Amino acid sequence: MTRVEAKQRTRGRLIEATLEVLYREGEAKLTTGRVAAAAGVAQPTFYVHFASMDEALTEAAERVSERVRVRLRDYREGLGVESPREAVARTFSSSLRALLAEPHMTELFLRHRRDVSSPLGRRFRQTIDAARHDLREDLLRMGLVKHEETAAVQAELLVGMVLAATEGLLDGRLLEIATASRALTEVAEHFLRAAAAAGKGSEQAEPR
Amino acid sequence: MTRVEAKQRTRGRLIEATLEVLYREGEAKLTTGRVAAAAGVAQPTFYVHFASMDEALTEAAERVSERVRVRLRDYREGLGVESPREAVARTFSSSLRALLAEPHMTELFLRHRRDVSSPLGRRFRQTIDAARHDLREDLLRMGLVKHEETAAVQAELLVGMVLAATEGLLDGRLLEIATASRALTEVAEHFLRAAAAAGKGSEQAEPR
DNA sequence: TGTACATCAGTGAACGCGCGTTCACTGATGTAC
DNA sequence: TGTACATCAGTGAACGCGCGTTCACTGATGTAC
Repeated sequence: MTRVEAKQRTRGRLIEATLEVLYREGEAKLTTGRVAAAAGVAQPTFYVHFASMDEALTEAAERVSERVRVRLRDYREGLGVESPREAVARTFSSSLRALLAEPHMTELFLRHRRDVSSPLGRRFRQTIDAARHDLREDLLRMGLVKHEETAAVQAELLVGMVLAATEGLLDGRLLEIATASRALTEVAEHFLRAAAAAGKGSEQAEPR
Repeated sequence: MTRVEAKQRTRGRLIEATLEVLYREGEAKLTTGRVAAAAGVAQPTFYVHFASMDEALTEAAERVSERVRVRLRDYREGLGVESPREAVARTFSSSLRALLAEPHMTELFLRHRRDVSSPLGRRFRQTIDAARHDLREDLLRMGLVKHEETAAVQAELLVGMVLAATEGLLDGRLLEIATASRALTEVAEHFLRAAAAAGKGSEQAEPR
């Protein structure tokens, strides 16, 4: 192993250790000493790789955000009107399954998503903001939702519901991914149907 | 002012100061010194009232939870099937309005709701768990949702949506409480309608 | 009502601990020839 | 390939700072008579 490879390896272990300490002990106990110990190196070694805890957290946040983003990549595609119900449901359920496959990472993401005082929270917020924004634009672009505020609300609620379902499954209050996916699908379809009806009639969505 | 009254006053100011520092500077900067300064007393005075920061936080969490609970008290009542649509929508909108009337408190509640490492988060979680549980029981008791898992999912998603709408309004992504309330109402009605349909046919909700 | 004494919320000063940060050093890896 | 030297990731030791925590003290409030 070359010198640079070894250094990168240590750096990577420090980043993973940061997430591990954060998950196991919480923000209050996140110190360079604990992180270094968890990574199996001496405490000053932390400073060989990062100028500060914030710098390490920034990179850790980047890693987590990227993994979450990848795991939710297909989530929007399923929301097209033309998709059959089962396809949409499958998209939701595979997204949930993907998030639940890395429970610690997902837990960190959910826990810090509004924590503006840490680089973690600021990055996670960006990720969610982007997802919400894209979804909102999709709804408008598909031409089904004319009213901007309605599109914003639907995007807000759909993203919120996916996160809520994730929380429920993660905490063990919900047991079946399939039932959660079905409910999510129904709401998504309801929004689109309502919007379609409104498009023909009044501006405000008035389902049925 | 009697001695006990004066003491209670100082204690109260310390609790408010705790929330204020937490909101303005974040968990990392929450120290007894900063809290005391914000309350206008010397730092050791903190220990006259609390044995530790955790004790102060426990009481602060109690205050916030109680205020949030009161502000959401009517939220469940609006969800009965017999309620006309406008009444349900009004219930949602008055809940949202109530939460937005105290943005700092609401922000703290949302930010720490999953933060198990702090007494704040543990208490907030209890509050949300209770709300979700009650809603779930209501759905089952009203006899409209037969399937336990379906009731759990609907409660999970409804609570998640109310919090999501609150976030959207708080962050300025959503501008109209009325539009958000209407969307929430539609989803709630959709769930109930779907459940009613399922009650007559198969066990699984299959709307339309 | 007045006086002597008791209580106690709030304080300044002092202390120790855990942490971040610095630095000279080590020894393994890399390089020049 | 072998040797002499350069580089640099990782370290132990030391230091200072901010914080929590303790304590003797103060002076205002309360109480007994």
